[in-house]
Amino acid sequence: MTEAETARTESRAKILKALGHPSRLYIGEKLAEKPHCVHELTSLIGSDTSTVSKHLSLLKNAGIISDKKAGTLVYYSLEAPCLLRLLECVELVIRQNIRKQLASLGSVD
Amino acid sequence: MTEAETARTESRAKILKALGHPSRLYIGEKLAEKPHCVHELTSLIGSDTSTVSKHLSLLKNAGIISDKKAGTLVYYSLEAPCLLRLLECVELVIRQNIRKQLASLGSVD
DNA sequence: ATATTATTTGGCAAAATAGCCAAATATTCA
DNA sequence: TGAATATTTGGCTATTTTGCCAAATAATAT
Repeated sequence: MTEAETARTESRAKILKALGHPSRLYIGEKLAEKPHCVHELTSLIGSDTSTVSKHLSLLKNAGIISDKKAGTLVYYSLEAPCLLRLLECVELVIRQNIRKQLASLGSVD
Repeated sequence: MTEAETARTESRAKILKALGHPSRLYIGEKLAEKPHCVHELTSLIGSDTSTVSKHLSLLKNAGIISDKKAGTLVYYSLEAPCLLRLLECVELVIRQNIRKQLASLGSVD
């Protein structure tokens, strides 16, 4: 890998890695609907506030979401314009995997 | 999160997590061009063969790639039909981040 | 059979990640 | 000011991940 390839691959991987966690992916999905503040997301997810806050900070650091203060609340919004399109691709892989599993079951019968 | 949401989110996150590593993402890109065997990928990446083999096994387990023996060689192919489209979305985020960084620099001047 | 080449597996140590609690910080309101 | 609410940060432990080496396995050719 050239140095340029390494840099490019690392910056891309960072974004995918940020989304590669159930809670963080869920946050992305929710923010695709509309902005949410931390305690809303916390109650949806059901883990500690501090944990959710750290997930949010990681997503923000990856440039996937942004935050905006409103009084005591902090509202997070999705910045990644095409998260849902990206997830469609992921969904395709999942469907294909299921199809293959079914096929292999079929060949056993 | 309902149980169904948890399951769906976990299976999606698993795929993104698999791609969220520089070497594995690079493997995906290379296999998008054409199938490669392990030692080809190893020399491209430049880490130990066993390390690459484990990355491949992880990607395979996520259903992103598949393998096929050919004599002593094992050729890996991309199964995820839309990896490149997915990466375009990632690229968008990166471009947007750079744009924002430039803008914030500008506002400082 | 043995040597050679390719790949996988087991095992280990270092590094990174996740998630909780407690404490610090910020903002509003009485 | 002081109480209440929202969020972040520090610190800690448990778990997971990474990547190397050495050894095992597989296939081929001599």
